[in-house]
Amino acid sequence: MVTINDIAKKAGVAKSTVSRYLNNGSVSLDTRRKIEKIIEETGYSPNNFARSLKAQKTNMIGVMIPRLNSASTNEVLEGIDEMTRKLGYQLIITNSDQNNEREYENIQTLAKQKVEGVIMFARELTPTHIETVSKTQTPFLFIGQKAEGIHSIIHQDYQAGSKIGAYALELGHRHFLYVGVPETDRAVGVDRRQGFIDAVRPVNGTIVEMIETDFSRTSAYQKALKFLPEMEATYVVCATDNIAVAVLKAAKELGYSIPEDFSLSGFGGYEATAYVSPTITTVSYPFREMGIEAVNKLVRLIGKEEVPYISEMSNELVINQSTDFFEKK
Amino acid sequence: MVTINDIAKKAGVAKSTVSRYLNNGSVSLDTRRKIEKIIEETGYSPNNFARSLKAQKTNMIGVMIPRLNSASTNEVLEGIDEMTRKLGYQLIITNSDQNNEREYENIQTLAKQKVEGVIMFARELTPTHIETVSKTQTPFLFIGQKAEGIHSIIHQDYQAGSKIGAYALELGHRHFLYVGVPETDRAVGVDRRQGFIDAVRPVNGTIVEMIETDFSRTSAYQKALKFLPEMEATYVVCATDNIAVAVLKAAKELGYSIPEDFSLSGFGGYEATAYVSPTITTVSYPFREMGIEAVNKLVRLIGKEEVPYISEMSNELVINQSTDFFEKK
DNA sequence: CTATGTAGAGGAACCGGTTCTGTTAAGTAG
DNA sequence: CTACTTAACAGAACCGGTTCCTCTACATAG
Repeated sequence: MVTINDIAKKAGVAKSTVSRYLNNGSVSLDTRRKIEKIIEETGYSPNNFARSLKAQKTNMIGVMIPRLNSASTNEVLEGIDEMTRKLGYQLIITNSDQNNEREYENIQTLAKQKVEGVIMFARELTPTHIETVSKTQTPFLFIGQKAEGIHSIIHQDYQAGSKIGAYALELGHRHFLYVGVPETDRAVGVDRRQGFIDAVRPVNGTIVEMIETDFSRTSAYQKALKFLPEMEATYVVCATDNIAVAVLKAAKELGYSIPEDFSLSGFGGYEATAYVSPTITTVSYPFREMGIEAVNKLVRLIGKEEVPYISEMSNELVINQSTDFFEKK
Repeated sequence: MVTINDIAKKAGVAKSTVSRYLNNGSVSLDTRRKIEKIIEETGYSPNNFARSLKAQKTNMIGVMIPRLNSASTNEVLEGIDEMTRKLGYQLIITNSDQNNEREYENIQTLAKQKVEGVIMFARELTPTHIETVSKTQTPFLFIGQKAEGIHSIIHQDYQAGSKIGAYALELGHRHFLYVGVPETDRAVGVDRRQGFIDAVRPVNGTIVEMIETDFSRTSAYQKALKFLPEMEATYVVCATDNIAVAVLKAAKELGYSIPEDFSLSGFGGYEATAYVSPTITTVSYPFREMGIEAVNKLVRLIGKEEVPYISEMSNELVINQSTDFFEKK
């Protein structure tokens, strides 16, 4: 491998001069040209490790994601990718497979790699998470969940829940089934649901039944095959679009028509909701923008600027074909 | 930041001793314990850059992907992720947004980062690609396309096309519409289609019409809205599952029933084909396994082992609801 | 003409590790 | 008791850069 010493020798100058050429300047036109030519010939490119070692700066940003095959995660990632490239950062992505142990591990691995900051897609946050993060000196940003003393960007999940609730009431529905996810995920499992509940409860005679599943389509599908036949609700609120898509599949296979037999909605605004039929009513989240915002915030954090602890992303109700007025039969 | 020097000083030994403690051994039990204790207290962890600088080894593998929101890419990535973790490598993922310029750039960036090897999801391969890759000394592996002199793992696209062709003939279809993608993607745009054509052509009286679109669902959807009304084919072969899903959506909106009005199939075996209705017949590709295989191959390449230039992954016809016998009306 | 400032360049120190060389003390063989 | 090994460790060199310090030559001001 060709190093700065080789260049210096061939150019007949000190390596500090080559370094100056590469960085600040203050090199005469003559030497500048000589060095330029030799670098061209040899195809030299400085060793990043040596650089980082001296500069104590790596130009890397770490991203921790819980799984690779998630539509929402990928959209946020796109935003992150776009923004980090613009700012000249390299991305190191680590995947935890939704496994807490692995997340603790990854937090440390990234810190060891001396990334300048970490964006972590948070699912459930345990005290160990917080502790592990606090131990590292690395700037950290959570996406999707908030935690005391750590910066984060979250969705307005409570408001999203409210929007669905208000909309469903408007349609005349009073009997709901909420297909939720575990409460360990506060944002999705608790806030989103609570927003819905608080929206519909004030109305006399509303009933909200609940069922819990996980984030995978297959589980939701299996459960739906069981609960749908004995369901009395006229509106099924699914905690994510994936769950909604899975429930829809089960419903069709069981012979139900949607929205005639019951209404159905999700959360997220994934592309999939537009490619099934009926298309699914949902609340659209600004994932890509969230990624961009995340990088902006992290960079300011890295620069030791004062940044508000919590940023919230708004969202928007998207009415599709899967929801309709409740009509008394 | 605490360094090996700090540890050495506190333990009253030379830093070489600490280094030996961290690596080989040959440290007395006494000093071993002293060092251990101090490392524990200080939370010291060696600087990877300094290490890599000396060792000329980075333990990093670069991955280049064309886009983040691709189901197939993500499945392969999962395999890669699983395997690299097992082998103790760090993953650097770069995204090119399907832009050739960006791909050239990324090839060089990764080489500069001194990754030990690169796995590149290839779409179209230009001479510049090949040239840029050859210039780097880094072991390279292409996924999805083959190129002279560069190692690669590909799907048996021609065979996949044949399988669909044979199956469609069996069902009695003779008039086909092939919804393809540009030929710049040799594997998908040429081989896959050619496999299909070669399979159906020997039968007298078959007609294959062709239409071209790109890989996005929206484009395929727009095009389908136009070509479906004037189509005479009884079987629509889509070059990817995404295209198939989009055509299905358009078909439904136009009031067609599938497979009654025409049959429809894709390629890939994405999850989405199982969550629309009718479920879509497809050829299932072993994406995850491909990722695992890719890492295995790359690692052997890094180790300077002899490795065959091309590895092929097999695939499997999956018959779903979107295809049925041709019945003369 | 002398004093002062400045551009350009070389040399050395440094970043935080690993590894090679050399030294010492203790153990073992003869 | 002497000669030879060897375990344990210190010290220095090195990896490939950046940066600080110093020196020289030349230009400019007074």
